Amino acid sequence: MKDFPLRDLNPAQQEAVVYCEGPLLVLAGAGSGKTRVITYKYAYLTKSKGLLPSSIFTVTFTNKAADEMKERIFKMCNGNWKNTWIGTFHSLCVRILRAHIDNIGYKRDFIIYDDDDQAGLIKRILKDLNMHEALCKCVVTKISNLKSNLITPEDYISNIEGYEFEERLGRIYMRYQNELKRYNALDFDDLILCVIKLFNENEDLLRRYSEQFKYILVDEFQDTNKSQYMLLQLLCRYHKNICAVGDDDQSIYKFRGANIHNILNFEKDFPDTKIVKLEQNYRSTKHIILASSAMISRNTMRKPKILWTERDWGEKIFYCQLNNEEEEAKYIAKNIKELYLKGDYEYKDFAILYRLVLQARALEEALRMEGIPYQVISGVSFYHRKEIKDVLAYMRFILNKEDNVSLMRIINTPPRGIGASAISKIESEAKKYMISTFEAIKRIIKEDTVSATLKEKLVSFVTLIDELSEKDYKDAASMIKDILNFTGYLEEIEEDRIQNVLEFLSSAEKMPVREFLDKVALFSNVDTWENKKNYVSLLTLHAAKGLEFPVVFIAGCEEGILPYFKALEDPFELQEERRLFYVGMTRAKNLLFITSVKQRKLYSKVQKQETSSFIKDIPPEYCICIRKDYSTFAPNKKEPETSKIKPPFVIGCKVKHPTWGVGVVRDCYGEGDDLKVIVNFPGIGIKKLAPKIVNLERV
DNA sequence: GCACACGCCTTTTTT
DNA sequence: AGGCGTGTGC
Ligand SMILES: Nc1ncnc2c1ncn2[C@@H]1O[C@H](COP(=O)(O)OP(=O)(O)OP(=O)(O)O)[C@@H](O)[C@H]1O
Repeated sequence: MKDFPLRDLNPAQQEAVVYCEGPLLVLAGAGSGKTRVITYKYAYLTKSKGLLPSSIFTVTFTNKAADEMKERIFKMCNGNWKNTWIGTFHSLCVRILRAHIDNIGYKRDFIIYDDDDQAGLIKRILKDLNMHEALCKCVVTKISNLKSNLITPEDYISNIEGYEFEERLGRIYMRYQNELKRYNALDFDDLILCVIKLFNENEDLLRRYSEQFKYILVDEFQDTNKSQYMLLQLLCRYHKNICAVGDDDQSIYKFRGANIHNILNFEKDFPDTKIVKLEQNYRSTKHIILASSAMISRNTMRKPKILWTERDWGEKIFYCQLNNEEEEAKYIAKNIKELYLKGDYEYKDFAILYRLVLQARALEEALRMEGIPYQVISGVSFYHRKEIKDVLAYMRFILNKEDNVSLMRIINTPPRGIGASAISKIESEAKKYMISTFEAIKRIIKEDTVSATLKEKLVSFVTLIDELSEKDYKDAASMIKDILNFTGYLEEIEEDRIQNVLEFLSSAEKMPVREFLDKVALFSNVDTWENKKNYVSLLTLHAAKGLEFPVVFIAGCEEGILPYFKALEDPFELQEERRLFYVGMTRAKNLLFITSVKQRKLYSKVQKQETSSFIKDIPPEYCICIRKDYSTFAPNKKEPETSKIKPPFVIGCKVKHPTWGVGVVRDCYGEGDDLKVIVNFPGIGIKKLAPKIVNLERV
């Protein structure tokens, strides 16, 4: 224990790290160092308790968080271990299933269906049952909720009371599971459920893994669902060495099945749980902590918490109401620019948070106008783009001819004249003979039951697939290359999509095909976050969980947006919206800006907006109202763009100063004698200079 | 009859 | 940005 850096932790954290005699729950507010406890505990277990890295099962919320944790731990322990078990529930489960899923009747090369694929399959089933495809979304959520609550189709069907919709849902659910199995595919929920099933049906395997995993660590425990909790309980059947950390005030994924009772009932399910509370916040200023704590305390059904800090008061929270979303975006962009030019912050220190993905548009536009580099982290993630999913569907179908969802995606992509009527012919053939869709195509060709032109098209499709299937690909990239060459896909799509596909291709280099597919399936938005690059981050409040930024903007704090209008009636959902706002506020280290607008264009209507009721719950002494009016800036031209007329000093160019030497120009403004240039001199800092007074040489 | 291109509509949050 | 429905052209 001698070289273990316990001094980086406060006494409560130390207690949580060294306590290893049974279940431990760290229940604490935002920024109190919960994640740090997990990281240090891992290091402590290996260094001081002699546990192998492979014997600590560590669950994080995102892959990104897992990577960062690994990096920290490796640094602390001077290790670079191969065999660690640090990851999300889903990726850890995939790893177990790849080794043993044959025990429960799947093949080990199963594929993972993401929500698109899931929706694709549900749509097909709905169509087949003559039901409206618009029900798809609703059905997908319902089924996912049933699954994350460990309710099988059989359970569900035997418990329904005969309402028509329930009865149909039961049939769809049953059918859905059967089809998945036939395709050798698992959806996200199955990944967890199958491990539970595996352990329940194979006591010896459970025993083996419980012996291997001597300790279980869980971060962001408040957002686990019932099945994930069940899995943890199974892994703890033979020992109670589990440490879960979380904050009930930050539970924001109920819509995805997260169950806040997991954290509230932990003590009951694990008798003799030790509870550690962390009360010192290391992240934020006093103003931010007091304001957010007061705001969240308006929720009922929560465990009260104390949070304090040694940091000073800092600035008050800035609140500003603008006229519309464009002005809001402009206000945010201007503030970022101003703070950046003052030199205290880099672009990567800023985050703009919002409730709805569609809010990002106006923000992006304003940042572009100001020439501020940014990255959008929420929204359609890279691997979900149509052009990427199309190529992925080829890859998966080549590996697995049972995968009807992927087949449906590629059968006429790029367009090859196999349209809706041809497809329905194929489908009915498949149904009639109980064969896979691809078999059905082959049968149609053999039996010669369609027109010559269609037959020809089908033959060339089958040939294409057969050719692609023959090769032994050395990595995912070479497979993608073949797909692109053989199908001519790139010729059919626009330039920016081509760029995406090429980027996709290069990300596949030297990756084994199946490993690549797994990685892609489990990839999330936040995983694309480049926290080392100097970009302003734009992300949803959900995606911001667990992150921190020196300067945070929360945009669109209006009734109907935050809280979202669909949550207004249900008090539980309303409380979740408040937690979402709490998560947003507590991401800020130094400065917090909150904005709302008077009217907003939403869903192609202009609406009058009221300020969010949550803002009224921030005590006025912690907050100042900024009055800004951007409406005088005509939207058509001038004013902010004077920066265009500034000959010699362009942002990014290098200049030489008589005393400070060479520096990089960060910005300049003003004209003629008033011209000011902002320069960053390495090692010296940022200076505002007037070329009229001091001689600045371009180099 | 069938496929495809264009334009209109809608968008909570996501592993 | 993507899905869906409609009109056009083969
Ligand atoms: N004992 C400590 N001394 C100094 N800094 C600390 C200490 N503990 C945590 N920190 C810092 O405080 C910040 C918040 O820590 P961490 O992310 O672990 O908190 P958390 O409780 O997981 O937060 P949240 O629940 O809001 O995601 C981090 O920047 C971390 O480095």
